[in-house]
Amino acid sequence: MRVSELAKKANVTSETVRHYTREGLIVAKRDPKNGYQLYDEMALQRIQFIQQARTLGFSLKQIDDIFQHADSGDSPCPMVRELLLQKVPETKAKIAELQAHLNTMEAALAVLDQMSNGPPDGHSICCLIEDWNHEEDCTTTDTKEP
Amino acid sequence: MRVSELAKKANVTSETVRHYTREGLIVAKRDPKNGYQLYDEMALQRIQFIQQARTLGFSLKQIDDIFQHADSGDSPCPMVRELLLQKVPETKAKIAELQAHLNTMEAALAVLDQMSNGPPDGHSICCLIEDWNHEEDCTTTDTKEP
DNA sequence: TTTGACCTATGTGTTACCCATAGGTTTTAT
DNA sequence: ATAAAACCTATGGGTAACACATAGGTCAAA
Repeated sequence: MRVSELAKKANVTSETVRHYTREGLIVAKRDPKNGYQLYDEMALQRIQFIQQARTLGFSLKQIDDIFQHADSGDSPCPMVRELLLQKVPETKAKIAELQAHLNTMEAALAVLDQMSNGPPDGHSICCLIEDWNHEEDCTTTDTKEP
Repeated sequence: MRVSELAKKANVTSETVRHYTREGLIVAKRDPKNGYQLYDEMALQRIQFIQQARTLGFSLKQIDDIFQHADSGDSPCPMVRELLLQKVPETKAKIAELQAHLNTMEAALAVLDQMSNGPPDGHSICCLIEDWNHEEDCTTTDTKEP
């Protein structure tokens, strides 16, 4: 298989294939005639594995480590397990974080809707800047008139 | 205020302050004596806004756009609103995605636990590679003995 | 044989910074 | 007063995971 064929089968770009090759995540032989990279089924399997692992949030470096482990004869399973055990709480934390942001954003939208197209005064930054920073209620006043 | 004082107040590194300055997100005067950057309260407010917006997932570019808008006299609120309206579904999607990954990972961990420190045979990639790709049940067999 | 599709290597751009270098300045301590 | 510590400057390189552009070599079909 050459680059583009492998890319097509793995549903990635040729650039990605070349990238993984440069990084040593997949290996290629060279066609002595022309120097083209030649891949086998293993490369395809690895790319598919990489894609899966990437969507789960693993870095290429971590994936490479898994491969190194596997290539040196050990079962990669314990390593994968450890990585997963790390990743699960990380992911949970991220979800919680995003959920918090979502709440903040929806609250902000509610505020924006409430004050509608608020007073177009000259002060340069939307009162949300205050609102987001502390817990002040910026819906009540914007221009402070004496 | 000079760089480090502003950095301290905003709870970011001096590098970050300089970065934002280079990118034009905050502005500084120059001390004619020595060329040092001098910041005012506005800069501090902006950095705090930037931090808030960043945690919500806005890029520096988007934040810069908001500032541009604000600086040209318009209320940035409608723009912020639009950005939020974009961001909310994006965030929801991300949460759903992460949740799916979490499920996958926990399922994978269950499989790994089940097959425990499975058969240490020579084949190079953990059967999870198969498991993650298709819906095959790789817990049943690993080495296929005839 | 020429065109178009493919391949090569190399280098640059992306994002939001961090870090290192080399050297000027200000503050503090002796 | 002077020297060390702490600060500042500009510049350039590194990060992750590619995408894209360049310039040029190779191969299939028309």
